[in-house]
Amino acid sequence: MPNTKKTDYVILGLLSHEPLTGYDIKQRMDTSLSLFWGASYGSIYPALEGLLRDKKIKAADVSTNGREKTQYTITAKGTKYLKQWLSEPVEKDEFRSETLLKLFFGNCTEPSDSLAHIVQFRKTAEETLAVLHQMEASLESVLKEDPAHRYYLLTVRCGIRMYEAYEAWCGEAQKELGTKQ
Amino acid sequence: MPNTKKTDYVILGLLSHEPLTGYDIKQRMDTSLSLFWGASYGSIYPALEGLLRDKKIKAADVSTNGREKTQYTITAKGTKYLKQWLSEPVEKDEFRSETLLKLFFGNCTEPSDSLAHIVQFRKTAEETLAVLHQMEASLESVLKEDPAHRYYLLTVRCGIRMYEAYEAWCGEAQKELGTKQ
DNA sequence: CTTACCATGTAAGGCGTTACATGATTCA
DNA sequence: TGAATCATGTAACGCCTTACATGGTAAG
Repeated sequence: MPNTKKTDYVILGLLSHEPLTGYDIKQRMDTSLSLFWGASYGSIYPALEGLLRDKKIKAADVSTNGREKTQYTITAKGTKYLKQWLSEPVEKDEFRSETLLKLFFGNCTEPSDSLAHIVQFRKTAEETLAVLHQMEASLESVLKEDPAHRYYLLTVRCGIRMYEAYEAWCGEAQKELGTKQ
Repeated sequence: MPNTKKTDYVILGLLSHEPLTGYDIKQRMDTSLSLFWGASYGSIYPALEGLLRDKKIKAADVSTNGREKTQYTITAKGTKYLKQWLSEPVEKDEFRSETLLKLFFGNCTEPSDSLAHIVQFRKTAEETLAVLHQMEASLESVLKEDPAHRYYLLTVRCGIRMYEAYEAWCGEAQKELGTKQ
């Protein structure tokens, strides 16, 4: 049974820390998890429904004023299911780079096209690094009182290593393509 | 028009270098491109059909003995289409890591689970790195006679930087989780 | 008063994998 | 003779994104 839906686990993982609404979950995806994961509303809400049906989470209406709002909490069954998954070996990590793909076919275009892709790649790498460094600093500062963010910090540091590597490679690649023609 | 199918471009890119069969294309995906791209037969053969219909490639029967074999060649129309894509800015690069995902939720399990994921990650990083170093060496040795592999080499070196970063991070992470309990 | 944000959801459609089905050849 | 590799394809199914639809609230 390869390739089982991971969205369920991500949601359970997030709920294991605190109760959240579907909207909150999406926020986490776009910030804390964005480095290595993502999901849209179109997959989050249906997943929540499924988890509810399976009794892995439970819902509570916490509407404020006229704004409807459903907050989800993980159940014992959900926790067990999550823990089981966490204890199993990783199936696969994916890296899919359109940048490297276009670069690979660099023989088919002007070198200036390839250089442009590298410049763009470098720019996003630098921007991402800036964000990650900020995250690292703020996580480090709250770590003593709240050791819950220890693992979060670990993933941020992985991102920093990665993007530093990208940046270094961009410099090397730009030199390579710039000089020799 | 976001998210247009990239498989077409990959196939055209590969064919721009030499005529290939569907089987050959799959081989390239699993070797030269595997670092940053992939595709299954179930997406390759249908894509070839579409490209043929659009006159972006042409087919030739090169069956040997009783073994049927169709070799595809890129047309002028296909070349133009590929070049256009190569000149456009990259839409997105994707990184989706189940390892980092499980690690992020490390608070929910035993630290030994998290350590096991890191050990596994490190092992694959080392193995990949060994392969990439071999590729780098062989590409460097043929580069003088055949400068066509210049861009291929560039992507291999990006992979080396990446996996070196992963490896370094694994060491750091193991120390972090190992000592502080 | 209008923009941005909070909040929930659905429908259509695309893209791709897995598994299956088939058969020839090469090599040990 | 059996295993690995060459070679082509299809069908079912799953998962996800995009776009759409709706409406309340806070801030400027």
